[in-house]
Amino acid sequence: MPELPEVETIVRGLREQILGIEIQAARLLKADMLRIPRRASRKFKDFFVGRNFVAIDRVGKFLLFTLNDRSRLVAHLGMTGKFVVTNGRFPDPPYLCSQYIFRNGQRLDHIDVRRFGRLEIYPSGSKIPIIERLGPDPLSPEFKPQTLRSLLFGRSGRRRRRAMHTLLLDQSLISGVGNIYASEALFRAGIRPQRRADRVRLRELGALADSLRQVMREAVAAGGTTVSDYRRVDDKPGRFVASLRVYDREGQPCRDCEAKIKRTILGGRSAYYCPKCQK
DNA sequence: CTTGTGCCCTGCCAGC
DNA sequence: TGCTGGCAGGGCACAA
Repeated sequence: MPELPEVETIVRGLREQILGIEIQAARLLKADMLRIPRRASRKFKDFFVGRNFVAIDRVGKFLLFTLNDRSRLVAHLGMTGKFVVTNGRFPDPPYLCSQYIFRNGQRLDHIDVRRFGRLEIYPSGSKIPIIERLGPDPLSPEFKPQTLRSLLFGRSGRRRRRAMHTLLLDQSLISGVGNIYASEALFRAGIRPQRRADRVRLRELGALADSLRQVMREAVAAGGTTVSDYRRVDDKPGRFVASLRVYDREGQPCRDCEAKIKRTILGGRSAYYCPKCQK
């Protein structure tokens, strides 16, 4: 599942491969994945053909492609989405959702088995609601003590009662964190995933902020975490899986204390933790 | 405002 | 051995 480090790795790979190269053809194979705001309803290819990508950015877990006419393609990879660049001499892969062919012969395949992902196209200058709703991500300069405080206190100033793991997954508070890094950051901060926000001390937030930043930086450096589907643009797996302390390690010994790693369900999602290292 | 639930989708695998 | 029900989960619509 692509989270911040995986999406960042993909974005960096895409920049190297396709920036500034004219798009010769584009097609949408899974029409239900595209949501176009009413204002612009052209054929899919007409947004791309003859143009080129001038910028590719990451916002939270979203990819933001800017074309030279300043219109923008927003992509979310959901659980199983991939962007793969090849020399175009291979047949279409299964589960192809959209495809972009460049003048130099390169081909960008957008693949998504479960189709939890999403594409949106916005005209130049228009606001992108799904991105404006996002909180700052742990690697952005806007990520401040106040950001972490918003985990514990709602807009009304009332103390939240949800589990910390669930709060970390709330993209409107902090963006880019998914199941893997929520568990990993909480482990590093010594906080159990099921601990309610109203039972977290303010000074524990500092450790959590450091853990989030640290785990994200390390994972980006490793090219992300490949548990099942995620692949880099060059189809190689991410190496951070070797550094996971708790995620997907139920029953295995904690690397610090050798207690057995436990798994629990919070908000319908698996959370992993060490019962001895995390309080 | 806050929190919880179910839905989307398909590969995988435990259990029969 | 072969089938199958349930599980996995990011984001969102909707309900309470």
